[in-house]
Amino acid sequence: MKYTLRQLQIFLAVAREENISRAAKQMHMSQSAASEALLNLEHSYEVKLFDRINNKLVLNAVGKTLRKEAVKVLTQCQRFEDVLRSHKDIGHLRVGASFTIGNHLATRYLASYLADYPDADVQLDIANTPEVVSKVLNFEVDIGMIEGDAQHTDLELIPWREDELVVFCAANHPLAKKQKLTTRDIREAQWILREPDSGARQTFERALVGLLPHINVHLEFKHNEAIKNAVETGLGIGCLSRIVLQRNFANGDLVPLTIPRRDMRRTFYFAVPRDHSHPSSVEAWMAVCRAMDTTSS
Amino acid sequence: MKYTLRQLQIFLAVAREENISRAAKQMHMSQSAASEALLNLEHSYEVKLFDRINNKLVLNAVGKTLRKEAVKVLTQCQRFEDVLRSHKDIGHLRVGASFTIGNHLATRYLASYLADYPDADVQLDIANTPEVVSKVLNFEVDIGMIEGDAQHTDLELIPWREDELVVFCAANHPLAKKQKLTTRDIREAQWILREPDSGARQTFERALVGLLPHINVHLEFKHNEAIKNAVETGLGIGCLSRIVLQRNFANGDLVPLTIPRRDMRRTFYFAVPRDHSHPSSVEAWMAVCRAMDTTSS
DNA sequence: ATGATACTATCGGTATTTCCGGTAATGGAG
DNA sequence: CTCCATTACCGGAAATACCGATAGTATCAT
Repeated sequence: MKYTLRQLQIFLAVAREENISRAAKQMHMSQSAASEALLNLEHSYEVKLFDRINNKLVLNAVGKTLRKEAVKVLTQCQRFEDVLRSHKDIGHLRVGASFTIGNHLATRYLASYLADYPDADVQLDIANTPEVVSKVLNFEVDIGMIEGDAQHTDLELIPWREDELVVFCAANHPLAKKQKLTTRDIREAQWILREPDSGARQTFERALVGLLPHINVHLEFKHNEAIKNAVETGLGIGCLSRIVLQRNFANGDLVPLTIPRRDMRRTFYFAVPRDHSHPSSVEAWMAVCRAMDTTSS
Repeated sequence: MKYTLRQLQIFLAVAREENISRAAKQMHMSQSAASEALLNLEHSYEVKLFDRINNKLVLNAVGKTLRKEAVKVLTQCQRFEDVLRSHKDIGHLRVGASFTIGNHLATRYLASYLADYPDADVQLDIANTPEVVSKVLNFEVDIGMIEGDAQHTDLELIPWREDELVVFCAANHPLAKKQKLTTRDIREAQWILREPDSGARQTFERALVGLLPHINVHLEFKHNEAIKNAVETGLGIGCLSRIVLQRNFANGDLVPLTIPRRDMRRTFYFAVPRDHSHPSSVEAWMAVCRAMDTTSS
């Protein structure tokens, strides 16, 4: 046994990204360390796993078969750790969630889950969607909760509930009185949106396909709260998930706007590593989420 | 992933031996290092794997379930390494063999195997039976070839060929003229035997059960050649496998003696880790061994 | 062409981990 | 009680992982 679990993790990350630098970032280490680890693995068995072609690392035949085995190894290792952990802190769980879901939904699920497992040690890790995805793939969290499609070979997406984006403006905004927005309104508006990596932004762009080149993106923020505040002060109009805006619509400080014939619906997903039998705490978490969504609707 | 493959190996070794010092020897490390590694594993998950009772470490409930998972992990790791290695040196194989088998049989198998795989890198590791067993269990060799029964939970024994011990003396020894040895002969003889750990010695003792307390063990050696030389110079009579003595009987410098109603037969076994799919080279090796034994008989 | 950028591999130095020898504490066995 | 075997602990040494800087190279836009 001439290799390390960490080497395997690095190998898989590099295989996924086809890029050592990105893989190193995911693994929270320097590029040089990742490079050395990978080269050590290759050298100690005197075998090449990647074809280095044009500054890109693409798995060769050996690497492809090795990748499958490595996934099996790490999956088994994860099981081992689950068993180990399950004997100490029952209900232990690390949840990764996107900003929207994490701040507005996950907190409620968390309360319900903790009611079932009072001694559980649950960590809620809120980041943007790509970060959550990479944390799931690197076994840094047990389950991710994301919107939008994050297609990845090693990722299994489990649909979980529907959501809808809403375009909105401040109560005293000129558009607030209109029932429906026209194409012209959309083009002339000053848009305040989430950053391009976010799920909300991607859904928005999908819904407004065709109009995109004419959209005037006035401001971009990473956090929903910043967008709401900017819109509220009249800097422009925004587009966010309804669950973020519900309270503001009730208060009347923000006003929903409708856009005809544009589908703003999207699906929330659980994200778990593929071919990986989830620890029981993950199953319990998903059950709690589904239970709350059905009872509250 | 807060643990190391090495920690798992150490954990399994300790679980097998119920003794850190012996486990440490098997792993070729100091007792203190093994102790620390085990404690690290326990502390980092805040869980006890063993009940320390009377200087003995016996697996507790948690440890027992963990042990199964750890075996699965290391088995999978072994598969990974097999795949890795199989792409470099085809036919690569590490064979562990007891002294008798290694020196007199394995060399011939080796020649035949190398004829099939000219580029193969085969390592033949000759040691006494317990050492071979521990090397198999610690994945230091891919397959062991041993005589006698080495019962071990994690060891799978595959019967492979029959053998027979023969009592013998020098051509000019007083007993050389007798057809059969009487009980009295056996008691009065000066025996020159292998060390108690050896398979030959254990078969000998099993065959002579009842007479054992009266056996006069004059000399003990670790190697068959030393015994043959000692017997040849008239120091006493010996008992070794027929395969070791064939040439000497043909030359006439040593003479076989028969003991009525004592069963000196035994079985040779392949020894591999249980629940472990063997690499193809192991299958090939066993096939070669069986082929030679059937054609030569 | 020519920089500018992005990427990998390598090197020297540092930090961390692993391991070892020595040793104290403990519990039989004689 | 003394001897022996065993585990756990400690300080230092050896090995290893990691980092920052940098050289070398390909890509891309100008």
